[in-house]
Amino acid sequence: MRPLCAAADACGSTMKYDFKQIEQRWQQYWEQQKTFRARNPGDEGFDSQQPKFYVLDMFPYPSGVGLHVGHPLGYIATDIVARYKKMRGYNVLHPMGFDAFGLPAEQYAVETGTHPRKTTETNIDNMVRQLKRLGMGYDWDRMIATTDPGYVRWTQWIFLQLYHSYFDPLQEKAMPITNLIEKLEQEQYLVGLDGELIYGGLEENLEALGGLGDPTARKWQELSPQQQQRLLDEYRLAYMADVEVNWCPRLGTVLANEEVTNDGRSERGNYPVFKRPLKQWMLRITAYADRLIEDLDLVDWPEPIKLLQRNWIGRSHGAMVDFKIKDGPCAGDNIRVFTTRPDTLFGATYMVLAPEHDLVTSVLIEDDPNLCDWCRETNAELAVQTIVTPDRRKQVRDYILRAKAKSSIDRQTDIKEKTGVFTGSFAINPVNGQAIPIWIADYVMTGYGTGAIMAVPAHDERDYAFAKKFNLPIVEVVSGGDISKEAYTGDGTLVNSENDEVDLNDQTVPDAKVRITNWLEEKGLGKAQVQFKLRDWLFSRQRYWGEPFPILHGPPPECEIRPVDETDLPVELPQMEDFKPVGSDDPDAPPQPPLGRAPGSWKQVEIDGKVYTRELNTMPNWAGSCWYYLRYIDPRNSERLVGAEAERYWMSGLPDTRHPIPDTRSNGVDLYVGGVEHAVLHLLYARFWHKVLFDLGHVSSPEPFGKLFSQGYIQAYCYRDQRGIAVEAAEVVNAEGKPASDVQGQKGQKFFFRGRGEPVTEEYGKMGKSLKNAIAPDEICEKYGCDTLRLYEMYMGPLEQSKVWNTADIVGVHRFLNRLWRNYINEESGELLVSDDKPSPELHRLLHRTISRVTEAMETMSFNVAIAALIELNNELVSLEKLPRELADTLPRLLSPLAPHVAEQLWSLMDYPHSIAEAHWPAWDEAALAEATIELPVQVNGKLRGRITVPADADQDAIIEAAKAEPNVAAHLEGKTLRKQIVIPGRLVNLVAN
RNA sequence: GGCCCGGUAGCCCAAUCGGCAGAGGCAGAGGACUUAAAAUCCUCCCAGUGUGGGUUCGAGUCCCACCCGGGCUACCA
Repeated sequence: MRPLCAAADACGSTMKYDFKQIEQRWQQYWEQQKTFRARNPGDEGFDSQQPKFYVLDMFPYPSGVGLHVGHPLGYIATDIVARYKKMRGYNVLHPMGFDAFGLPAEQYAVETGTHPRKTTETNIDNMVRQLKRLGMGYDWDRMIATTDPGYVRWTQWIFLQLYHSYFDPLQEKAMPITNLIEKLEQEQYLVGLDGELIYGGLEENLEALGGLGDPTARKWQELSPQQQQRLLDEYRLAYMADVEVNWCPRLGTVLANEEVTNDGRSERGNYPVFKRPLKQWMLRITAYADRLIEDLDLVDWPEPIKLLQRNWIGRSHGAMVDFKIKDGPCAGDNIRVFTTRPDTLFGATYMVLAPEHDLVTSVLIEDDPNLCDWCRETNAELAVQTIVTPDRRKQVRDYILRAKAKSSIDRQTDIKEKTGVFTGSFAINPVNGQAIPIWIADYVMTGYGTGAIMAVPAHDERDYAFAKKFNLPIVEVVSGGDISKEAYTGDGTLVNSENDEVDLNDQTVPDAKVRITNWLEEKGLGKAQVQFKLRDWLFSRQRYWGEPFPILHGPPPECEIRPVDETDLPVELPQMEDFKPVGSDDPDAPPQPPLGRAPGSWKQVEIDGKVYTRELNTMPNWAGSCWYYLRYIDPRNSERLVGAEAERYWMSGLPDTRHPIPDTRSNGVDLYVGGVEHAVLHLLYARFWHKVLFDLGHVSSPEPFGKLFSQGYIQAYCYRDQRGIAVEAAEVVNAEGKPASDVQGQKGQKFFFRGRGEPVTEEYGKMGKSLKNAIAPDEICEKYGCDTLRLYEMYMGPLEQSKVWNTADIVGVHRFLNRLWRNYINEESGELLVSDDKPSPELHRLLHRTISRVTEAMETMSFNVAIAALIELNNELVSLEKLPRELADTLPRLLSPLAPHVAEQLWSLMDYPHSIAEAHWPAWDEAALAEATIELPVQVNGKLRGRITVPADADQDAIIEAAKAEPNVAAHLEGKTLRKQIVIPGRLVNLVAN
């Protein structure tokens, strides 16, 4: 295809920079030529010598309102990197697709009465159009949507892998559940009283677990079929369980902890959320807690993001300690607590149980008209004796019911004020035999540790506040603070901590921890323990627009769970007229998943004469985004979720299948760009799935995303009226009637809402619908072109920082492109202003310095710096009659990743037949950077006193001589003794004298 | 409350291993072109790096304390 020089005809007699025509033309060219197609191993034209580079954007959600200029920030950045890497000789994979299941599509569909599949398709089309208009060099042949049946099939397939696997505690990896059955049958593993595995074949492990000769250990064969089934379900990575869930009646669905805000409302919709027990699908992410922390060391991620993940997983080292109940019906039973401070055990002066603790809730078994079903059921099931003494029952019951009724909001505001109630019972502190009171308080949570704590008020702020309020004793066991004023949580030496067998006094905190933990283990009173904040992942939702579970439920009473055969995948959603969720204001209304109203032909499945019911919940939105980066590698494969060879090549850089998976770490995706809002949810879930797939041998790299880059937000000015309500930013003017966008951010401006003339105040925030300050990229493309938009977004500031959109600033980069154009083209005649002359030495040096600066900026993704360097070079060209060819064909290549359309146009005008995207990135000549003479600043005692000009290769002595000779320097040295001479080559000279 | 990130000219941002505080853009001022305006071009203007200490021959950069802005998290024993 010959590039056209017909631009002159199209826009009249002049050859102005016609960005509209140029951009349209090259976007068509890229699409037709498939310029950005990525080749897999085995594809025609695949070059095994090329290194691979996989650059990925976070999966966008195809929203109905389309993109605003904040969305493409990261996409522009990855496009620049992809184009740059391609020019550097990499085989680049840069795909795009859509995370299309989920609540907004469903809600939008409900509002408009259209089927979500229809709205989703429309939205995707619109977004693809917008992205293409920005000149994105995606390999569109690899586009996927999570809603495609061909994609859903493999999402369900992965779920089945999870269901059919368990986490082997000895090998610390996922393995097929059939392996577990084998080990149990061969009695390598026995089963303990609580269903825990006891490792039969390994003497030392048995001992460590206290399981040697354990009389309670049973063999697999001794279990009933039901017990065997239940045991296996206990170990599957996907399992069903009755759990306390976040139930949002208004949305009619349960939510993951991560989808609930701090103040106890739904992240989507901001509706109240309640705790209630429900039988739900769970994924055993907690089994991977350790590896999810440890393997953060394998990846190149921003440290703050790693920290967020570590905090979320929340690993803490401490000890489990058993306290014996002193008297009452439970006398002699243990209350087990987790503590990170076993060293302070001598200072434990009371205990606290969560209001939901088994030993407490049983008090509610007494017939009470106000009693909720849940409490009654729980107690009937557990039939536990309570530790609450008869005289305390009324208060305790009141307290528990009050705590239960409290919403999360109340619990939060109550942090300052501790509440609690005494049970009437006492426990024995195992180290000193003292009887300590057992309390109930909602500052102890049921979901963490054992739901019970030993309270050491002297050295824990929460316990201190509680003890002060309820007049409980405070005993100092670590010196260094002032216990009469506040809790002391710092380091120090132990005091008041000895019994007949163990003496911690005068030891440091870390030493005391080790010593007392060993003692507890010897006495069988406790053991070292690692505890995590991370909970298992609640994986079902009561929604229509999500992946159906590939699961069938057998008829009662067994209600066996039967996975759908792999060959029957995908399980597609049934066509339904009414897919609305059933929302309610009543927190106790039972969940009614929309699929419950699906036709019987879908719901019921008959196999071998048995009628099964399909699972009626659907998977959460996160499911599809957990593995999409793998599907891009091989998006149309109908045999596997991803072909093995392609997977090895793109995820580990190994083109040759004959080589085994190497020991050296693999990097997965080479660059993953997205917002920090996914730091814990998506990135943790995806890593978890990836590790399971890795353990089961389906992928070759232990981590999915080798390098992560978090982009900042684009903020925008917004305007509020006197009631504080945001008004359309586009309708705001200043005192002179100028649009706000021309003068925003300047001091002393007053703003008015155009319609009513009402004064409004200016502030700024995240761009979007709620602040009415969104700016559509189409608008900017129309007025300035997308090359300008791309440059502006990159030029605003460092990619990782948030910055404020300022429409008035766009002209800066637009002028740059216009000036560039005029440097190449005579606008009157259309003549190409390029000559075969050699550049002047100064220009030659500047060119090579620019190549060096831009290349380095590309490598560090400092695109703002790269653009500044290009502007600087371009400004130097304005005075030239014609551009020397060396320069003329280098500059467009440097610019092409950033502003690809104009670069292509200039490139083709210079008669290069192929796309500039296939050109080589320019190299710079180090020798060309050197200058013959350099100017050095000279300091005397650290203060600048003069400058000297010396040959670049001058030696130290010569430089010092020249420095001393400089008149002003000499004057400042007058009468002083030279103490020190510091010469930083090429930088400065500092003479120290007194 | 805890943790993280940031604070350089009127504004957005550069500044390599600690080495002359300024690359670039916006805004502003003056001028050229124009009947005029826009666009374009030329020239100019502007800070000592949030505050206070410390280390150093030398600190925007390293250390300590504090102030301001943004984000995350929130009784996790």
